[in-house]
Amino acid sequence: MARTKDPAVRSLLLDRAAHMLSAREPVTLRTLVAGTGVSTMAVYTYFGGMDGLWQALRQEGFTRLAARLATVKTSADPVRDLAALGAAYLANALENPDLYRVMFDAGFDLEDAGAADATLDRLVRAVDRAKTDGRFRDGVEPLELATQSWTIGHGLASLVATGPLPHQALTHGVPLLTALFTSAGDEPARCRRSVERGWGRLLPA
Amino acid sequence: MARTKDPAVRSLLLDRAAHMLSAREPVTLRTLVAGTGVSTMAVYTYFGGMDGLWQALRQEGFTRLAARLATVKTSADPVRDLAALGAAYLANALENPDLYRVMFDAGFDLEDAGAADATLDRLVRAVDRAKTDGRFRDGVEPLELATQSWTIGHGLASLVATGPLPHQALTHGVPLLTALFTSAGDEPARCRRSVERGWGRLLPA
DNA sequence: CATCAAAACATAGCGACGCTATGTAATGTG
DNA sequence: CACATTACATAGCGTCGCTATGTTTTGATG
Repeated sequence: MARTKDPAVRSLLLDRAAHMLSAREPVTLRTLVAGTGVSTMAVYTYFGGMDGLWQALRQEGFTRLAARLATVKTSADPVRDLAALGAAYLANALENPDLYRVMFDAGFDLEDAGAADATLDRLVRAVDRAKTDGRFRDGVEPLELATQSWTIGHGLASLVATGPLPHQALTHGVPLLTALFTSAGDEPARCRRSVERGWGRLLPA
Repeated sequence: MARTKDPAVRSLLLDRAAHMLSAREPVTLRTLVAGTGVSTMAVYTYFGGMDGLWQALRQEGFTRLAARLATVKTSADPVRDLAALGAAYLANALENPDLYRVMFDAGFDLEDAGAADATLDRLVRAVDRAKTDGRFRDGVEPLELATQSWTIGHGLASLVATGPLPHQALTHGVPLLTALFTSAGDEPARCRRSVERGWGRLLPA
């Protein structure tokens, strides 16, 4: 008994906001709607305000991250896969540094918290496979090791993408992950090879 | 042949900004000078604008961090000291989460870049001592290992202080640092004890 | 010590910000 | 078809950072 929202408008604003963010143009209420034909009120009908837009943008960031991680193919070497997931995580953060920063800006009131969990879940399952393959000890808690891998990935992404470390510092990912996975029980030399293979061409940077 | 700046005004504004940040009050040009007796122009005289104020605030953050790290006493166990420095780093970030976020917000155009280097230097020297004590292999590059320790500390601080991980996640620091230092050559069991001792009462959180 | 240029300082106002109040047009429902 | 309800457009409010303008203070100079 009323008018319905047009989903196209919502995604239009979201895409445009993401694009402006990548182009390093300031995303304001007025600049966002400028040239789109819609008025400033659209932001309030679809997002409830600018805060809601940023929240939706964080969500979009996690969705893109999940999509990026989904492209990482599962191989016979779960340790390689773990490193590959880390490399994909970093590549995504470095290709969209502004969006990545927004994702971790503040307030994790995501509409769909599952989107954030999904990314961590990929890591958890890889750790689980490494355990069943005998690469990691039985005592290893998959969620804990996954969180620790995430900590390394996020630390590196944060310091390189928007921080003081140069792109070259991405190479630290290999020894860091190797150290972590070795401490989980993997044989050092083999672990190093797996991580290097998974890290792939993120090394030359 | 002109009037001189009063350093007291500068530090007054800086302290007030840091306090407002800790109190989670919005730091704006007008709210900053409100009640101080000085006018909005003071921000331009001493900082050249709000951007300059944020820059000076980042500097202040690094200065406070350096002061905090300076309180960590050097012991006979360099690995313990490394963990203690990491714990101090995290404690500082968690006590001033907003200031910490500002520090890594964007643009590392610090007036005195040495302030940021000083914090890393403490780590480098600790790694060096661990090498001469035979805890770490000769091949270990102090700056690299220090940077990797920093990556872990920053990742943990960022994810806990303003991110999705609960305070309890700080306990991940122990296995992460232990794994890293073990990979540098330290004997695992001894390394773990040293790290736990250095991490101190950051464990209960 | 008087002078004066230069810099600090106070005030007012500009453009842009996010947001809201108000009026209008469109549309799904009975 | 009629109407209630919602999307949508416009205008305006308070606040933001910043700057233009005028005043006051002050330190070097003759």
